[in-house]
Amino acid sequence: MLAVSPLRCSNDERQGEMESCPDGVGDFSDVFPGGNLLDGIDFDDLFVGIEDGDVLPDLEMDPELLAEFSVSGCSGGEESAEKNASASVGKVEGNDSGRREDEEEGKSWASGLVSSSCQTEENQEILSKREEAVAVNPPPKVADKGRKSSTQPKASQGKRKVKVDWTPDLHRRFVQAVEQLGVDKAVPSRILEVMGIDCLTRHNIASHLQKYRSHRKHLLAREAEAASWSQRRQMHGGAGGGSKRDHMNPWLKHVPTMGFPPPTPLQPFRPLHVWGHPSPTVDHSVMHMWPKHLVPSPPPPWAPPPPDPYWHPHHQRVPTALAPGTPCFQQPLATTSKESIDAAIGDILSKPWQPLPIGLKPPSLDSVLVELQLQGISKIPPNCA
DNA sequence: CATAGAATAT
DNA sequence: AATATTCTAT
Repeated sequence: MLAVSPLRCSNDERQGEMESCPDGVGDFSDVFPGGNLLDGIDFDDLFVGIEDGDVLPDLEMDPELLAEFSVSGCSGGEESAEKNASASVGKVEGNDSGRREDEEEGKSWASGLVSSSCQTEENQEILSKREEAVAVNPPPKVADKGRKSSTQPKASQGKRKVKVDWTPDLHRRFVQAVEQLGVDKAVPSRILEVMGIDCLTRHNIASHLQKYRSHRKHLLAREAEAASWSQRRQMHGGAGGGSKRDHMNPWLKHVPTMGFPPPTPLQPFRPLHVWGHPSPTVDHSVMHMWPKHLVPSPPPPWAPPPPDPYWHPHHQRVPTALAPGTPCFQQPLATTSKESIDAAIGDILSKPWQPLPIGLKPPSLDSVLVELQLQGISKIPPNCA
């Protein structure tokens, strides 16, 4: 069975770039040690080969796409130092199986990666190479699906799906686009346009957008909740009763009387976890969000809602989790070189945000401001193409 | 037929 | 959990 030698290649691989693991990414490496390659392999993949839809198992694109990828592939231009090895790493696996194949992606990616690595030497490289590069997938081309070499059909092929890896950076661009368009106008196609990343499809955007909105909703809800909480607290000296929802004063939510800017009041759209954005008016509203890693101490006893792990859990690679002394920690920001700064910013931006606990003051407002300013000179890369 | 968005699947 | 794919309404 899993014979398919070509397929099973090895696992390892990826290491090439990720080792640096500055901040974001290196994770996988450790996972492996555990050892069971088997786990990582999805047998299903091996068999598959046939795409339900189209029949024709032959290898769909390959060299071509890859090439394309590498070339224009989005990497384009930016490269902001974000973090070199950045995140994306090669998760893209593009492997065969026209459809099933992913089933346990979670697993396979994170721990396994094995499966993905197989066979696609190139793929990985490319993908991982440029983080920005969207890691994307087959651009809609695949024109020649019908033909291709018949040599070893199953082995490589497939690559139809290849998930897009929404790296923090990509995500930032996405958010920017959304902001730029305005929430209501931000529909997938427009966003796509604005982002200018050709390697993404409308569907990719749509999917991400869906999630984004969902997240936003959550956040707002949380905020509202927090608001009512603080309010209650004010009212009856903190005797809040511990109700999760404000079922007691539903109307309260309509009258946010907290010490903070109301959650969603005026502006239709509020940038969430990404700063920047220019809208002078908005800056303040977002002021109470701080990067997790900047938040000094754990939330006060009364702080109601716990940090919302919702959004970027995936890239969440929080360095703090690293073992002490780990070499891959990126130094804060002592340097002045633009690159380092960029990197630092990127780092910050890519981290999950957490609502500022109500009475708490940010650790170093100054630093934050500085960052904000720097943001101003944001280097929004042209786009990959 | 194409798009957007929600629902569902992987 | 994160994306993709499918379904539905427009």
